[in-house]
Amino acid sequence: MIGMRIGELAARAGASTRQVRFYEAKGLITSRRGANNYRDYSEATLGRVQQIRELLSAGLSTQVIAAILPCLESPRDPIVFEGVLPETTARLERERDRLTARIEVLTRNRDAVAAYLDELRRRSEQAERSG
Amino acid sequence: MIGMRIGELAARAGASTRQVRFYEAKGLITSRRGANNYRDYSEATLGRVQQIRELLSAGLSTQVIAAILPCLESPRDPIVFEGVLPETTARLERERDRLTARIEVLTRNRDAVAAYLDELRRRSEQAERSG
DNA sequence: TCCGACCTTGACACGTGCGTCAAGGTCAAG
DNA sequence: CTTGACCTTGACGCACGTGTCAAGGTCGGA
Repeated sequence: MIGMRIGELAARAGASTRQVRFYEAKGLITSRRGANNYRDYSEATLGRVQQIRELLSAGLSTQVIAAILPCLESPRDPIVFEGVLPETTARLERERDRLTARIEVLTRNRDAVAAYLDELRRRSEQAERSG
Repeated sequence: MIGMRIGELAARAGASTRQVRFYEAKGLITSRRGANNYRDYSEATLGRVQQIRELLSAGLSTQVIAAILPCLESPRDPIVFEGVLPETTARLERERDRLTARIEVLTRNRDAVAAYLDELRRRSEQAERSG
């Protein structure tokens, strides 16, 4: 029933203990405490930390992550479908739409950068042929 | 030949003058100065500010934006294709790939949120039919 | 001429996602 | 029993993107 301590969790997730404590303080993960007062994390928490780090590096805030984390599969506890409040659903729909808008902006600009690089390559190849 | 001052630029771009000065301090936009020492912005700067704000709200940093901004079309000065340094090209390729990775992460998680919401809706409709 | 609206730079403050160090508790190995 | 590796909380600091306020210069209109 005992899981892992914060050092092992952080190491396996490729994070620092500071980051793990920060995620816990923000309510993104939870821990049990033994008689030690040491934090005890379940195995599923490892996947959550990895997912949190992925989303953070994708530019999302911990608040947004906290909103959407409960409905992301990953290796974790079964997803809850019962007793979901209408406001929770509304919040999720807003976040979904905000994610879609963000994806659209990033895709459009990524494509512009890619097109620029393609044009650069085309010109350098043409210069090589004619020069 | 005179363009607009910072107040007009900010208002038309839906930004604060503080933000505009910050973008200029970061080298994302430039201005000429009159005898006033007042900033004088070209019309094209408006489009750039709008693009900067779009990219910032999509989660990119000003450093990344500074890297990719020169090759985004938008209403602005003609794109430069000549004399591009190899290190600039390499940097752009890295940023393009990082954007692609970010898009992939966001899309995967957006889809998971959408699937969860779809499942919620399916269950509520089923409950309505059977109840 | 004076007021009000605009501009200037500079500085302080905040929230976020951390790094880092301090001061102390726990625990197994020697 | 001591050492050292781990844990605890707390605090200070930093970079970023902004808000906000201060103290002053510039200007056009009453």
